[in-house]
Amino acid sequence: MAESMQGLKRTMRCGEVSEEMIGKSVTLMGWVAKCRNKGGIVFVDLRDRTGIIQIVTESEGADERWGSLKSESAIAVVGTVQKRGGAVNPNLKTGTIEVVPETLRILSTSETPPFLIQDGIDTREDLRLKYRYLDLRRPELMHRIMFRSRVVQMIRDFLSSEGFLDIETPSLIGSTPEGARDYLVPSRVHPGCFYALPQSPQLLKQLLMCSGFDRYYQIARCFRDEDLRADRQPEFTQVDMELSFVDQDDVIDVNTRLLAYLLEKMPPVMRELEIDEALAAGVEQAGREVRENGIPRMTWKEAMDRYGSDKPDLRFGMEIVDVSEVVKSCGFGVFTGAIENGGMVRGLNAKGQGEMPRKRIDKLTETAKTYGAKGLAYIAIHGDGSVKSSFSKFLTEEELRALIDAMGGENGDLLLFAADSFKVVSASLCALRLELGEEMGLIDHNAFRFVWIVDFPLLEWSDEENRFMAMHHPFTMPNEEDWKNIDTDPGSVRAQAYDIVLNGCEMGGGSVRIHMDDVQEKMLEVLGFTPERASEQFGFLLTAFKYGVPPHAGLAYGLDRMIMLFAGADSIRDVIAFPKVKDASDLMMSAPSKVDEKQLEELCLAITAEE
RNA sequence: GGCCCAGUGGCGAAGUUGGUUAUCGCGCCGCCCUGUCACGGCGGAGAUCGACGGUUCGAGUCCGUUCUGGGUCGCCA
Repeated sequence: MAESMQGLKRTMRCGEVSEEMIGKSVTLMGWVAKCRNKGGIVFVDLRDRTGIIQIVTESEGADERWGSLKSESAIAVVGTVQKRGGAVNPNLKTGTIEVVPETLRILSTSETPPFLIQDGIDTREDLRLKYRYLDLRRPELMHRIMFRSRVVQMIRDFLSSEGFLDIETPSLIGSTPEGARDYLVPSRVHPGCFYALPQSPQLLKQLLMCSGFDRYYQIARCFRDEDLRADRQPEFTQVDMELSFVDQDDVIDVNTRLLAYLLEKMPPVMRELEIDEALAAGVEQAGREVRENGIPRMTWKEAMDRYGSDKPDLRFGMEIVDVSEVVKSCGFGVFTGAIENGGMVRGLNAKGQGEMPRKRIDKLTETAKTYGAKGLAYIAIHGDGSVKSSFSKFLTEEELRALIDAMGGENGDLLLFAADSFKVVSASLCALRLELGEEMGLIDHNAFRFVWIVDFPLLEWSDEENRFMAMHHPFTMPNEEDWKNIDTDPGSVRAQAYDIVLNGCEMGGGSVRIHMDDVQEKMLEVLGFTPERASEQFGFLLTAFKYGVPPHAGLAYGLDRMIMLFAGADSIRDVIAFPKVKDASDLMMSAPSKVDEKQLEELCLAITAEE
């Protein structure tokens, strides 16, 4: 039977009760985490977001209901803080004290929850998502959401102190088919017309620069109607910023200082919220490093060559080695064929893996095939120097030796080779490197290795569209030296675009924007926009740019990913209060859902196909 | 859209070459217990083994289809 609070005022939270309050009266409210009824004495663990405090009732005349409280009921307690009579609990912040209650109010009883509300449970994720509000009661998850809140506050504090203005941009905007699929919202007042939800506030923040706000930021919700991943949700949050009268170095500088600030402020909060101590120490260490040495920069080309990825994981070595020169005239057709077709041969040296069983190598081959490789060539160098290889019979003794030398191969090493186009070789070796790095225990999971990736290509060829596409977006400023080649060799032109990468994860990215109308015009032409289509889609921006546009540049972080990485979570679902599942539905609200015929009529919509 | 993994009382798991009452831990219910905090003791309830179909004398186990969730490739300017 539920009771009202009857005027009771909570005096503090459970975890805030301390030894200084011994002898004082407190009013606490929270949830029954556990009830230990010993017969003549009853212990109740009362939980709220700050932690647990023990309530003890031992006197004969105490409220009988203490002995039979249902777990997860919400209760209010008025009582006196006392030093524990019995053993203290060193695992509890409040382990030396307890509360002797005078008054109990059962504010709301709880049915038995569908799973235990405690850390470390291994309950199926779909069940936890259906009852997300209960899952969020688990300290581990609750602390991650609280951590997120605290980090957002730090970001606001820093950016505000640097003169950034927090400006909101609309969620109902016009659709721009370029890029990801838009979520569309039908307009009632304009039958047949649709708003789109923003994929990012990109164009709007550029207009804010035109207005003269100078430094803008926003914690912005963004929407993309694409398939989900562990690090991708259909709606996600960006820390979005834009600055005027700056160049790439200015953006990198202020963001390096932002990261240094976060790395310094986060560890105490992580400890307060009981996020893994080793991670907190790792963040502390990374903070010292960033403050002393900044964040290294690597060009896109270098990252692709050394790690096969534009988001390299620098927590371990095992770099890719190009052996195309060494094998270009050997007898192995797979190698020479790839090179003749404009491709390359590159390899990895898995140190000490020379005795890897064939079955494991086959599994690595499967991994490579997922990324388009047709196979995987290997040389296993046994401890005694003997060699087992999938292709040695095509090579002379000298050629084999030269190849092993080029790879730095020693006794006990396993050399793996991919021969294909740059794209396929890079993707497969990158995947193999990560798989091996994990398996061989080369990755320090408490390390935080940042890197700025710069000099991205401006354009990327799309076979599907049969034209060049903007790698970042159509407003990205080209590298000034390269721009002269835009007609002769568009693929070689670099962009003033940059990503901030942490531990192999793209945490954010941005670019200097084009503020010169002739460059913008040319850019749109190269991308295949007719002047009509350009003006239809971005006309408002191009017009705005006629009225004195400041040189500007910006960056956006994926906030969910950032929090995931620092909180040591495996998925951004673990740092989002109400995430969606793989098919973009919400298991708790059962969204998306069908709507009334009447609603459709009002919007002049008809459903022509179902399922 | 493709590939891979998982689904057994409320929760988590075990279940051998197919064999008869499906096992264990947690939770839940009842009784007992004055210092517990992974409380303890005794007793109890609770399962059409994700669903459908097939093979078989017999299916949790084998086969097919399907549903649900996860990972990943494509996709994500």
